[in-house]
Amino acid sequence: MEEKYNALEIEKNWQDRWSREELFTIKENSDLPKFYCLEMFPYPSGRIHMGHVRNYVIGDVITRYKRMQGFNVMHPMGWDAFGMPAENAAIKHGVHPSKWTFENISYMKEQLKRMGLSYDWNREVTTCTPEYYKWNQWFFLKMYERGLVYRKASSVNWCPSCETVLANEQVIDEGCWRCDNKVVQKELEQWFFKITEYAEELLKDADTLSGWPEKVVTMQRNWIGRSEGVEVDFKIIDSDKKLRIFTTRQDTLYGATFMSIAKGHPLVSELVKDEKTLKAINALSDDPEEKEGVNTGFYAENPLTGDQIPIYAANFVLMEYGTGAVMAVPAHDQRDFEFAKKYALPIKTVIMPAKSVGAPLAGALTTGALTADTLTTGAPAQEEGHPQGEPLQAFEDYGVLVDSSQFSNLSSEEARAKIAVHLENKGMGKKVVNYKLRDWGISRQRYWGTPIPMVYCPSCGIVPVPEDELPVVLPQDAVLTGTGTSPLAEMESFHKTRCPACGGDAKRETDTMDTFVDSSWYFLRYCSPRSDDTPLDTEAVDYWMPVDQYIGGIEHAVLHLLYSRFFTKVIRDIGLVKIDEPFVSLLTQGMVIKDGSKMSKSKGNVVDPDFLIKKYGTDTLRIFCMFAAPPERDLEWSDQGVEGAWRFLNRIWTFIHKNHAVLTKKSINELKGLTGLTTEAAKLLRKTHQTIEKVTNSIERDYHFNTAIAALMELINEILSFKSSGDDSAVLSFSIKHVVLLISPFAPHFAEELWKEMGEEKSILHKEWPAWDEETAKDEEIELVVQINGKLRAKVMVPAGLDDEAIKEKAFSDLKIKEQIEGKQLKKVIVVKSKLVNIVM
RNA sequence: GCCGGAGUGGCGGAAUUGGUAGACGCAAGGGACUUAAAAUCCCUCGGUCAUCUUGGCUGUGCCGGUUCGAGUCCGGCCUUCGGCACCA
Repeated sequence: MEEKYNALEIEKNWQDRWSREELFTIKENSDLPKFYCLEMFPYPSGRIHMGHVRNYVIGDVITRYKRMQGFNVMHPMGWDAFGMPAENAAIKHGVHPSKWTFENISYMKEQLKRMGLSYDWNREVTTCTPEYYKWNQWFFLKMYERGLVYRKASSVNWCPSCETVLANEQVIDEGCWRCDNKVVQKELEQWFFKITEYAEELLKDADTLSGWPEKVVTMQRNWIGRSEGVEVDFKIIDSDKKLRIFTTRQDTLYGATFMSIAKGHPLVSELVKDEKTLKAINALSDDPEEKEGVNTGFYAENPLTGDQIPIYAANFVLMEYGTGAVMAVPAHDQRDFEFAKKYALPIKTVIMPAKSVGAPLAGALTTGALTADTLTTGAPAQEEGHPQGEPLQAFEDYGVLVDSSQFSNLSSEEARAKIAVHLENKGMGKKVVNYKLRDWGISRQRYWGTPIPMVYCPSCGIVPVPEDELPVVLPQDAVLTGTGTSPLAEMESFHKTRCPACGGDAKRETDTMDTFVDSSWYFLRYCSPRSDDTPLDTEAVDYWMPVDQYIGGIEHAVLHLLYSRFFTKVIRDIGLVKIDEPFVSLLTQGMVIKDGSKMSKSKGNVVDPDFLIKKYGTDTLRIFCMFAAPPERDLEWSDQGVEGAWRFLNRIWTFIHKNHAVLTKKSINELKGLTGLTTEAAKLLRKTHQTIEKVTNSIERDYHFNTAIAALMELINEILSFKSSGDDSAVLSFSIKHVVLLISPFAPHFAEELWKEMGEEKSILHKEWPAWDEETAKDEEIELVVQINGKLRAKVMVPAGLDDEAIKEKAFSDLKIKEQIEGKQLKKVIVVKSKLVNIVM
């Protein structure tokens, strides 16, 4: 009864049956421990690509494995459905973003179903529906109440191509995260989320993310960018004003020889009245390579030395960080050094490398920074071509203070602490903590997003939309032309409204929210996706959260993952969840590569999953994706590799069909112990138990599915070469059934079909994950490696479990070893239990 | 520049705590079956030398070290991929 493996038919049948029997529908009321497995939800761009396939198959394998392990597993899917491409499609093809989006969703949903992914579709969430985005608006209002939302005019990142604002996190290499076009700065008034309020906690709790890749945690820490220092006030000569600066290197305060302030600093316009100077300051270039400055003509007084030092407007000082002004210490800061060289400003050394202190020549350097020689040796010396004391670059390391009054001879570390205290005591400064993290600008001048629930009233000012008037519905009758301002701004029917406070004529906010707001809490919504009087049913959220395993691309290392952490903490403070962090474990899967670069439409190297599913079935595709590389690494696409996965499944298929009679004869679920078996059968049974162990450990340890599948291949190879020598049908049956069981998370339809054909009635989904028997898995004999001086010299088969003396004896009695050690003096013999003997001579 | 990964056959990749380097798969070569092809099955497969079987040497980016023993640990480089980048 030769029967061909007809993947397409089998897969269709099982998908129908799973859906009919609602096998993936899950409830909170279970005695089983919960497991929440989540893959980053897709943007409905049109079709599923190979990157999606990889991401979702990883999640599905974990889900199916955990389910068999006895967990109540939540595995939901949804759509990150607001965003630019829908608007672009609307402009290009005249189709409404809504229509385009929902058509894509229904097509992609069918694709996902064809892949046999075990989602609970009852929990599907679509962010562009009022039932969802209503709660974006609700959270916005709650955050507004808590002072976590504010409006301000500032210089913002503007993508000229997308015609919208971008958050700092959305600017990659000075380009737009979506379209790659160069981002420009634009002065604009917009809404901000005060993520900086949570900077400290986001940083502190990063330490608890032990299930995340260290790389991602580091990226988040760096992005938050905490630094401790002091703010110091410098008196401005001939003025009642002060110049406040921020520094982390207060130990270099005695070496400050000038001041630098940002060209946009308010003091510039307050102090400088001279037209020519002002013009020159405004003309300073933005090129980060070339340091430029203009002398303002004003002087500041160093609070510790009393020195009067010039104030320069400089192009390298950022208005957005610290106070927008810095003290310049050219001897110990490379930028200041270059600036000082350019404008012939004094360079005063106040820090020496620790090891050179006390060296007789130290005094030679008091008027300059370090020479080439001191940088490497710590002590100055004369070298051809370099006059002594000519500084080449700033010495930026910590060291020991010189020429710093009572702080001289202190280490930089001590001086930082003492000078900070000294400044505070004298009322000249205070300790502060600064962050690189900026508040999250969420206004977008786009149509296809969540309307911001705010109203502008001529008499009351900015008024929030009352909660009971939510949602502010995005109108469906917008006209998208692709030119001018946001469509909502041009729709009077939308923005003309009454003031919720005074009832007078008022105007709605016409900007929409950044779509990253939508994805910052969707994982919480899955827990109670249909609740309509609250965003989150607390009981359900308490049961499911946190997400136990999150899987997605590394590109969200700071963006989405940081925002989600922030939202979780805010929602906790609102009182709806109890957890501090949303994702216990994070798996960042690698890219899918073909011909040396990432699979993408623009590269023209895409392989269509649909095509492969039609040709081989989804199980082959799933096996290939899991086998070709461990999940966190890039996956090199190989058409022949897919062919190999197909052959692997067919070998199992054919074997079971050829031996059908034997395999259905006995229903064996547990078989252990080797007594009474033929040598061949014992070997196969042992291998089977070893394979259960290996596959389980590969998954448990780090989701290295490639080695799990490799172990299954080894077992099937052994089964295929098995020579029966008696009635071995029980062992054979046990063995092949376990191949099917162990492969079921990877190739679920294939496993279901064979499971049924081997006489099992219940779905393999109900079968628990098999356990191995330690005793049976133990090798009877081991291959003892015999080394002489660490070099492999012989291999001897010996019974397992021998003691050191017996092992030594076996090693020494090998003929080849005897020959080589004859007449030589032994130094020592090292025995590694049940592995090797090393004879040292 | 700073921070963090990664370098293993022709290729994708294996190798729990230092203990047989190259599992498993792909490609390649040879053979069987076939009128032929596909499919399938069997054999070979890091390099090199040899008395081409059961052997010797060599080999995990490079140089050095620790150790009886290093892909794995330490020091110094090289290459490469990410992230941040005037952050004071």
